[in-house]
Amino acid sequence: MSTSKRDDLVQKALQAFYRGGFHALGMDKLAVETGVSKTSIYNHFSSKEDLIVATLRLRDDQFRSWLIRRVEARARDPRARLLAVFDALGEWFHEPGFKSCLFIKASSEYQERDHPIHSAAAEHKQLIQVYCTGLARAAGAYDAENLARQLSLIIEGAIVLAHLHDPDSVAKDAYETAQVLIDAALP
Amino acid sequence: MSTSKRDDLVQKALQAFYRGGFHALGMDKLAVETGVSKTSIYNHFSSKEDLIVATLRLRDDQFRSWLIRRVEARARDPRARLLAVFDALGEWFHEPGFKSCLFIKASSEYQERDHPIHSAAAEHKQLIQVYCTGLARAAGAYDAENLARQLSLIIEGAIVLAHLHDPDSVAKDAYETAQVLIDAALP
DNA sequence: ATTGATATAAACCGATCGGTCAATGTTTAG
DNA sequence: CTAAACATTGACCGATCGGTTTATATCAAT
Repeated sequence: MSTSKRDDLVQKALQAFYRGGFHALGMDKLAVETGVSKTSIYNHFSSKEDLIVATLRLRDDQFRSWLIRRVEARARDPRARLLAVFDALGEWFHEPGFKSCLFIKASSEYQERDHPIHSAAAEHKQLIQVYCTGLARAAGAYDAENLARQLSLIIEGAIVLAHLHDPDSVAKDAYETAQVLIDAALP
Repeated sequence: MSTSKRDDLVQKALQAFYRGGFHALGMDKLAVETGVSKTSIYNHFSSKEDLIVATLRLRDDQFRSWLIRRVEARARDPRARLLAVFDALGEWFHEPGFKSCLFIKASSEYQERDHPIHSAAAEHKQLIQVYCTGLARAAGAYDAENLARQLSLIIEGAIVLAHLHDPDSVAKDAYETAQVLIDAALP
């Protein structure tokens, strides 16, 4: 398969950028870490920026699929599924090598709103919010969009603080905070 | 004054790093942007890392002083002061050139927990939380530390999302979310 | 007037930056 | 078997990286 080579590269670039940072990881090191020659990388992507955007698209897909799978496996009841989002977050924080969120890091390093990398990060966060809106609506929230925006605040805050403080304790705080908000937003 | 020169440099470096990012802004450009020659910079600081840590310490001081001033100016009632934190956040998001938080960006670019820059960021966020704990205690919260941790989640989430989406709308969401949490945590 | 501290510009260091190029395999399809 | 298509290595490009060095100003205190 010919597309698979490209996908392998993006997958490995994803891990490398997540570990090493975007500006901090040069293309030479990236070629070594991915096992793909620099020439081949530039055969697939016209620039480092292009490659980064591709890794963000892959990560968006992977992360949201994973989140949906975990939430659906953990709970059937709609209200419980809203809470299960925060159980899943806790699982994520627990993973070895957890170092915040690739999109938060991307938007930190590429700060201009009109930059393609910044936009890709914004789109991902928007899609996470849309998913929460669906869960909130299924749970019968008075205002599903509003609850989803509130939970988004908790999610992003939890990611940032889990990277700085104790992930377990932050996950617990996020779960309990979500509980308060969900209780207040459902009949 | 001799220390003032150094402080001027750190102040200007702060703005330059905030606009340009840490890895993305080299020392040559920094010398131009601060108006201080590279030789003088390295006379005051032994490395770029040292300078960055100094800018974070200055920013910690500046930001917390500003926050406390704004909160105290906006409200006298303890409960109202907890909410005023989020009014202040809204003011901050509104400032021209707002681009997320220097500490979140620093921890994104220097991810290792034992890195001095990462630690400085963690300390700042801890101090913000300590300030909220004091406000929560004054407001008579059942569990002041717990409420402060909850509000910290909202604060960090709001900063991240204000950088990605519409700052005004995010500030409003954060305020309203805080309201729900404060109501649930006070007698 | 002289000294010592501090500032400066500018050249310089080896390493690395993002990106290209030419030459040489290695696959794969006709 | 052959030829086009793709991957690879490794040298190469000018620019910039963090940091140093040298030599020249500036200035306050003796």
